[in-house]
Amino acid sequence: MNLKQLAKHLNLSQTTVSRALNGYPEVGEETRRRVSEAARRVGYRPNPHAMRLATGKSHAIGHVLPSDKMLQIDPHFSDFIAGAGDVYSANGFDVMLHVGGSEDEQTVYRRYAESGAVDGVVVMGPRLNDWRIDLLTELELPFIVHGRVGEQEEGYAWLDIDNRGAFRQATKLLTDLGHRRIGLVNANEAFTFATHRRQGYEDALLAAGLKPDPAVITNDPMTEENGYRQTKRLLSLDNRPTALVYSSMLSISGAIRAAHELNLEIGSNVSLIAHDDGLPFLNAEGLVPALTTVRSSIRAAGSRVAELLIEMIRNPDGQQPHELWNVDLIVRGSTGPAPKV
Amino acid sequence: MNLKQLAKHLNLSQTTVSRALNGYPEVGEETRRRVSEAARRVGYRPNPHAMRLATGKSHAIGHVLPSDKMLQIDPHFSDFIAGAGDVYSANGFDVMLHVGGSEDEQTVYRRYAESGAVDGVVVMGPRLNDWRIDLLTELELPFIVHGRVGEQEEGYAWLDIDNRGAFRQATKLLTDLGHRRIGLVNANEAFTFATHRRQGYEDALLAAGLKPDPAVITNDPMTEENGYRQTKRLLSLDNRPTALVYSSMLSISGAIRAAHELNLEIGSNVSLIAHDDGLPFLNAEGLVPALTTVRSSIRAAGSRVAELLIEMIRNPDGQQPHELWNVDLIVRGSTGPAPKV
DNA sequence: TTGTTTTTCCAAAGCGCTTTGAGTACTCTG
DNA sequence: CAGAGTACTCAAAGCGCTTTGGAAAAACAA
Repeated sequence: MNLKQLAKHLNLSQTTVSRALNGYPEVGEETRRRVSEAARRVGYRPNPHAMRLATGKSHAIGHVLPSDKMLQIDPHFSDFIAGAGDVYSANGFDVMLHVGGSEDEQTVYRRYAESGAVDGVVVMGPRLNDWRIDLLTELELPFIVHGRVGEQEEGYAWLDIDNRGAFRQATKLLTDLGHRRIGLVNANEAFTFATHRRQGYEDALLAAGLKPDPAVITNDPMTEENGYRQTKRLLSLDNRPTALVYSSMLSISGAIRAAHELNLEIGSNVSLIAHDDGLPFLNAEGLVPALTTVRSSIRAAGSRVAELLIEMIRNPDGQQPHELWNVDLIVRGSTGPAPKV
Repeated sequence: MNLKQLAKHLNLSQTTVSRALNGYPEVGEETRRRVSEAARRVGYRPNPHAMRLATGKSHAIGHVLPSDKMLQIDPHFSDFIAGAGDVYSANGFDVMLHVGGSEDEQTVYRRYAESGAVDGVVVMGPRLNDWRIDLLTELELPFIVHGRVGEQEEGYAWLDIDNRGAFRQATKLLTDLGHRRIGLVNANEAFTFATHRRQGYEDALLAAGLKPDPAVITNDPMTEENGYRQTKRLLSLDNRPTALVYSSMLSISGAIRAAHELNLEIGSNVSLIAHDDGLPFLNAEGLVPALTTVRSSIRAAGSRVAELLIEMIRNPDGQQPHELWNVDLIVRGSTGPAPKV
């Protein structure tokens, strides 16, 4: 059943029916009721392709992930999209997902912009000087970044968590507990968030009169195995750290394994603290001892990013949103006073 | 730049240009070259909405995940879609993702079918008697199931791994090693794969003259924490198992933690074996001891599912594909002879 | 009554592509 | 040279919706 048929059925013109359905003011109350009633009864659904062609709006949001970067954002991605997807569908937006393939990432964005395949995109896992910002700006495709691009904070919309503050807090907790040698198991610093985290970590060290030592800072993809390996290596150093900070629940889960193997008791022999994105399959509280974390739900971030982007699309002349979220420090059992030497 | 302009630019009709670009035979070789050359030069890109409206084909595949089920397939989903996405984009298909929201799942499928928003869908995480199969069949929307629906194997397209065979092999390895009491940490049996796994496990037990005991079979979401909890519980039983089989790397990673805490050496005091979907952030080989697993890449499955579905869409009169994949048993260090009593 | 608004509705022109149904020119037979 | 193919190319009709520019009908004012 299409518009034309519905219109004929109602003895009205397509125009009127279309307007009635889309809430335009120039149609009578009575007529509008008749129309929407009939539409519902016959199960009329406007053809989205026709709508898109006519309006130029696609009612879709693009997410493009290069498949090689997938490994990095992998488990985080599905949680982020779970949050965002909820909002999208509540607002009648579709999600257009693009991953890997032969076509390179830049071409995808160009295609999206030129063809109007999507009304906006969200940029995930921003790098230090991410080319996507310039490209999307040039293409005039609305976008929002989950995270930030290096130091630059103006000129694009973003939502980020306060990684620097979070890691400052986390590290300060450790220095306050008397730890003097603290390691950082971080992600690759090509990602902005990793840089911010290192900065926060160093802020706290300096504030405590400690000098950051690159020897106890690592930068690897956030996997269980890397967490294990690096922890084992760091804790076997001559001048070994008494406390370690982790960028991910995945790596700290490897760390726990390493500590066990080295017969170190977590919370007394060695203190561990991690950033927790709130992934549902890896619960910081369920570990033993329960993990001290800095926590911020990546799913909630996904929802909010979606809201902001939709708002930007609806109101293109609005302000570019910039939102910085606080991160909660949750002290549990994996951190304790520095061991006496 | 659109077709009309391009046609004028070339002094040809839209028809000819369209045909030249789409490889129809009734256009001269010379003309075709001229056209595609010009198209490339001016960066012509057909408007997808117009194409979709005209042809009725959307060149998009739908994936719909209810957000409550997300927790279950969560980390597996992103790997599956990484595999599938590669194939989609290599073939010019877009991915339409739908997660959660107010609109219920059934309505989404109806909308997809009636509006032609997608050319086909893939059904993930099938349940025992999954209503989606009937609905999609009725809607005549091409679909393929990743997994199977209970015992039913005909009447729909599917790709599945041989879960039953895999768990039979895994369990047989343990019985061959002399284990007499073997536990199973499984997923919820509402999912077909979990049922198949239990069946394979029981096959092997029975073949070894052992009686399955529900007391050592668990069914929970596959998280680290559940793996830890159940392992700890099972290994504290009076008549405790000497070997355990896990449905997921996530749960076995909790199991390792539990074994450490109980001071049981893996591979000698207790044997552990897991199914490994090949998730990139949790590597069975990197654990200590390296884990014995039955392994099948969920990412590869994603790719193949995508290929099959695209083939079904291109050739609607073809056979419904049914593909059952063997699973490799990889014996490493986490399994060993049953301890002497 | 006549003129002016306001309300309600409509015909028709797109949006950018595909596809049908011809038409033109050119080559090949006999 | 007429008649029959063959190879190319085209104009125009959709696909199903939105939106522009009026027009008819109704309500109001003078």
